[in-house]
Amino acid sequence: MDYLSSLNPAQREAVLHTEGPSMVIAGAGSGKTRVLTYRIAHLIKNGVDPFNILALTFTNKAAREMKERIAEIIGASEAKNISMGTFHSVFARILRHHSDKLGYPSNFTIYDTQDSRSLIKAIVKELRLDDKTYKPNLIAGRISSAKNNLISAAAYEANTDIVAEDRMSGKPRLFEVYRLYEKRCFMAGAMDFDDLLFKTNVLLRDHPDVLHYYQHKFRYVLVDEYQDTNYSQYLIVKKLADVFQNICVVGDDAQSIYSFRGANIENILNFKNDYPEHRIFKLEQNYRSTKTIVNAANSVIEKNKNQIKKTVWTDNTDGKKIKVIRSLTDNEEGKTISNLIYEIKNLEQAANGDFAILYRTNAQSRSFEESLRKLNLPYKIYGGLSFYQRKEIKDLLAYFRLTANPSDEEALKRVINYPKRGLGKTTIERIIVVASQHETSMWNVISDPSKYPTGLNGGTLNKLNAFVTAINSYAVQLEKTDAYVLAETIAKSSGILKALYDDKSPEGVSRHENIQALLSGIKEFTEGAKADNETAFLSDFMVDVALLTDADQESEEDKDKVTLMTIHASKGLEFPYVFIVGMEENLFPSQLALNSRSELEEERRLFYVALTRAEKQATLSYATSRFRWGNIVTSEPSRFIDEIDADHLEFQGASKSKSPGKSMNQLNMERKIGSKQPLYSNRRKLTPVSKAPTGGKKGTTAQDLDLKVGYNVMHERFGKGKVVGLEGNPPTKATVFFPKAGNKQLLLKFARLEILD
DNA sequence: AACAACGGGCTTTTT
DNA sequence: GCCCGTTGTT
Repeated sequence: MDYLSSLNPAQREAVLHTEGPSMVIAGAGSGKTRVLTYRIAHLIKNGVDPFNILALTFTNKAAREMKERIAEIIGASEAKNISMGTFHSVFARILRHHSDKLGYPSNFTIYDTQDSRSLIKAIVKELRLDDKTYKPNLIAGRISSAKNNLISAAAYEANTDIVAEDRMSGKPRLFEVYRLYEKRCFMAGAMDFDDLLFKTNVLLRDHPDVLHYYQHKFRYVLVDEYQDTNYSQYLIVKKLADVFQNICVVGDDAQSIYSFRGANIENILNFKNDYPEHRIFKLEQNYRSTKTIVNAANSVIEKNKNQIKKTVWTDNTDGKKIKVIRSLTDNEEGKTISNLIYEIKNLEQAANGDFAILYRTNAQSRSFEESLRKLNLPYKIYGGLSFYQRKEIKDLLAYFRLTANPSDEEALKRVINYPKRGLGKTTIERIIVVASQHETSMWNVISDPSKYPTGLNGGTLNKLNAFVTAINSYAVQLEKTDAYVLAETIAKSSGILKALYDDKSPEGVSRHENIQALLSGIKEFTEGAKADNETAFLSDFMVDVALLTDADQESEEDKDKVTLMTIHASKGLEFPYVFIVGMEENLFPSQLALNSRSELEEERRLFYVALTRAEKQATLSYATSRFRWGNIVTSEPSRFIDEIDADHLEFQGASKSKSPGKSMNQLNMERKIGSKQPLYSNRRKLTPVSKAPTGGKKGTTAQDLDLKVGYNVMHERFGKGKVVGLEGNPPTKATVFFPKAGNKQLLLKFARLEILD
């Protein structure tokens, strides 16, 4: 029982108390993941069948990491049988299983945010509403929060308060948009993200046999990040755990930072009312940070009224004081912080990966990118467009979706004229009108033009027919051809690959490469199944592709780089040196959060999260003026700086008193502002899958390398390998043997190989 | 139907 | 300042 001895008393209790409801309040850095994994391992070691365990996490990454750690303790074959994943992925699978009960096809499409928004936009247009009043984003938010509170379109319409509220805000017909949106999704055989939870609730509510089955299947329910669950998730968990009441929720109310998307902090605050028989375990010892950081964070969070009392403490050393750095401009802030990183790196022999720059908004990354680049410090940026949201990827996926589910209207609209095949706006609008007149799908209209006369001319009908025939030809292969072969067929025969190949602009090259990357991802997936003597079909790949995110493909190459990310994205991570930048009023706390106490408290929790990411040293930084929306805006230091007990702080940077030095600086500043800054507007478009340009590492990209057979090289995904063959002169293609992945053919232009010897 | 010019908008983000 | 979507032009 060696895993128990590595736990402190509070952790051990939380692991050992397996029966009945329990809540683990886990302070930042207190070993929460460790408790969760050991708890699950402990259950299984004590005879609980992994099939009877349900463990729900906030992200795919968290689920994967936990699964790996459990596998290390109890073995992979057992760990495999635990139902573990995000709410969305676990219940999407369950829904596919019972989709017929809800009138959905089992291969229903999952609409992502873009799909929902585009559908809402179309509906607003169709109802002839003004899209300045009925802003798709706003409507989507309204519908989403309705669904998260289990309010269907019918219930929405019948709710006089809600309808009155919409009328007051000048949107009396919002309920119609919701009604039509619900109907269209259903007709398209599509569920949006919120539906995955909403329909699970419906399934469990209306089908007692199903409820009974899962209540008995999931005898043990564990929920991570409970403070970030919404009502819909809360209710699913409550229903499932109702019979055995072996529910364990883990969270930290102080780290609840997602209320803007429906997370309900009350869920954790009310746990004790829901389960009177509960036990509470508080993990209060922090193993991550210095005393300075822990105490500073405590002094901040205690300003919040709404919280569960706890005392986070640590045995670690005092550590350095928290530096507060003042700069005159955002550019200067970038330089100062980058220089500081450079300095610490040399002084402490730290690795690039030991540093993180955290900010409130993605737009702040620019000045840091620029200055890090000048110092040749490699960095990686999280955020921005994820791989699966890129246009070219979504286009190809839309073909896959349409192949699996021709009712999927968003997919159809996306690719009916991409690549260009002469089916323009007029044609598409005509099809939409006819489809809506006959209460049928666009697909039905174009597959059976004799039944649904569109009045389109013969040439157009021929083109439509060719399109329908192509999709049908893919569809018949769905269950015959493996995922990779079919995917490649579609990519080629749809013309997507060629269209991108013909586009020789840097963006086009990058898109082509992204498509190749998606295809090799599918290849990996297919071969993974082959290794288990199974055939993977495209629909298997599509099952949760909509639920995948970028964090799933962290590459080897990215490990030793300075990290730039929003504070939100940093939740759950830790770094020796953390720089929290843009500590200014109206930026952090955000201007939009100043209206209510609860919003301000959420900002404060966000600051708490940021501070507690740091292990050795935290640094705060603010600028007295910065570019915002094209203007120079002057700013005040954030109130959060004042909320830290002063004895933990150490001020640095341009002094506040007037001095000749300052005016010099201001002159410099004005010159900087006046001169044209290098523009990185193309950066996101240009950079392929790996997110940011490599910094100054002497390793160059493979295309200008003098590669020879026999060289040892490093690949960002496959790791170390040896060159066994080269093609072209100078070489354009290499065959490389990777111990981890076998022989791979790589295009040097894209592969970003690094020579090791 | 393709491309340039214009204007509005704009936290955070996973699923 | 920059992105995105819409409008206007040929």
